[in-house]
Amino acid sequence: MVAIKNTKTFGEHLRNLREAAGLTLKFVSEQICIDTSLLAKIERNERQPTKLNIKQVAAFFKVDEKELQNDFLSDQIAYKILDEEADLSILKVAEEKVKYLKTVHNGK
Amino acid sequence: MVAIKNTKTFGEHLRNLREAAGLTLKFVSEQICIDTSLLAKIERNERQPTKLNIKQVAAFFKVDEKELQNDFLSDQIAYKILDEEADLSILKVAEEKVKYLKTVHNGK
DNA sequence: AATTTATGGACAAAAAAAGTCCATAAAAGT
DNA sequence: ACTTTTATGGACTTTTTTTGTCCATAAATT
Repeated sequence: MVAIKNTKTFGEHLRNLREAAGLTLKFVSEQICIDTSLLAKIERNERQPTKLNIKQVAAFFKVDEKELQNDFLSDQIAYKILDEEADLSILKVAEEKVKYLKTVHNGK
Repeated sequence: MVAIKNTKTFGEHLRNLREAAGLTLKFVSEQICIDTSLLAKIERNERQPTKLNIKQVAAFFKVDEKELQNDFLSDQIAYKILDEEADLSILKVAEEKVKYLKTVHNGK
C-alpha cells in the first residue's frame, strides 16, 4: 500500500524537507556527501537522484526511503507522459501490461 | 482517445505485424533501412525503437503511428514499474502529478 | 544437406546523464 | 550600505547507458 497524497514533484518534496528543517543546501549536501550544486539541481528537478542519494536523503531527514523512491518513480513517469504529450489513458494500458508481464512472462 | 486493448509488448506487436504479413526480418529491415539484427532485437524488446523506427514501421505496415508510439510508451512505463518492483498504485500518483504539472507549472 | 532465417554475443560508437567548478545573483545578517 | 552566506545556473569533463554493427551459430525451411 502506498499513501496517495503528495502531488508535488520529488525535488519540491526534497526542498520542503530541507526548508522545514531550516537547513541550507551547503549543510545538507555536506552531510550526504554530494556537491552543493548537484543537490540544488536535484531539488529543482534538473538532475535525477541516484538510489544512493535517495537512501541518504531518507536517512538524513528520517523519512521512509521507499516512499521517497516511489515519489521519484512517479515523477519519472509523469515527466515522460508530459514529454511525449501522451494521453493519460496510457497509464491504464501500462497497468494492464504490468499485469500481463507479471503473469505470462514470469521467467525472464 | 486511445484504444485500450493490445496488452502485448511493443516488440510482440511488431512481430505480429510482420508475421501476419508473412515477411522476414531481412526483408522488413531492408525496407526500413535498419540492421536485421537490430530489428530482431527490437521485436524481442532488447533494443528500443527510435521515433524514426516507429514512424517507418507504422508507414510500412500501414498502421497508425500514434498508436504504435503509445504502445511503446506504455511498455516503457510497465518495464520501469517491474524493474523497480513498484506498486501499481504508483500510476495513480503519476496521474495526479501530470495533472499538477500541467496546471501549476505550465510555463516551464 | 543446402539455403534461408533468426538469435545472440561482443564490441565500437554515439548519446545521454551525472557530477564538478566557478562566476554571479539573490538573500540575510550586521 | 556593505559583507557574508546561500542559491542559481552555465560550461565543461567524466561516467554511464544505449545504440547499432558485425559475425558466428542455431533453428527452421526447402
